[in-house]
Amino acid sequence: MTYRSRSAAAEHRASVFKALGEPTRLRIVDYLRSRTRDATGTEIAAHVGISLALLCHHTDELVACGLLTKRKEGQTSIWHLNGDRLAATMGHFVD
Amino acid sequence: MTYRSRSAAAEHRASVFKALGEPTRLRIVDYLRSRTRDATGTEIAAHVGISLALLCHHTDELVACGLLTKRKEGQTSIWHLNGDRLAATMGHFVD
DNA sequence: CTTGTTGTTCAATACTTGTTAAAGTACTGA
DNA sequence: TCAGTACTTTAACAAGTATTGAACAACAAG
Repeated sequence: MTYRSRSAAAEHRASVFKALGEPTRLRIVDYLRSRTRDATGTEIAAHVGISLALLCHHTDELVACGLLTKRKEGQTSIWHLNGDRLAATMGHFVD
Repeated sequence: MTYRSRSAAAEHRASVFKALGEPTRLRIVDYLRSRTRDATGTEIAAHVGISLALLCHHTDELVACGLLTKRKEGQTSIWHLNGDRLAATMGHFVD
């Protein structure tokens, strides 16, 4: 992914941090990282201890900043953690 | 720094991300990282393009989560970026 | 003593966001 | 077709937060 300007890239980095700045969303990402395979909505909601409605809300934000991707298999949604995007944003500070 | 529980550590990580999730604060941290030396309030405010009042507000939050420390020399305040804290929080995701 | 610099605090406002409950969609199996 | 599962969306509300401007404190220089 490329950006038109340096500030647009900074805005995007900020959006990733903002998404991770919410404890519930951080737990979602941590849970996805602790697994090897992708997870369904009910799995995540159960492990994080929130309703599906709230999960939708939070995953929307994680998808919006590119940290998660979603695919559908029948009626179940499956979330995948974009580890590269995560590492790239963190790596900016590690040198 | 040690934590009483795993969730307290997660809360703290989230607070660092939350602080960086605001574009203005991310620019403050980026600016501090781009320099070798610490910076005064007026220097940061000028480079980031905000008022001193707003700078105080944002630096308070960056100090609260341990990303910045402040010292006084006469009437000028000098901010120092805690690179270790930053790298430690990011490193959690880099493995 | 007055003026200017540097930072801090306060109050007010406008905006954003986390959470809940309820209603809606879509697919599955009996 | 009916009930159940698995999300999705919407509306609504409380709480939090970014920003501004004004007032204030502390110090230095003229």
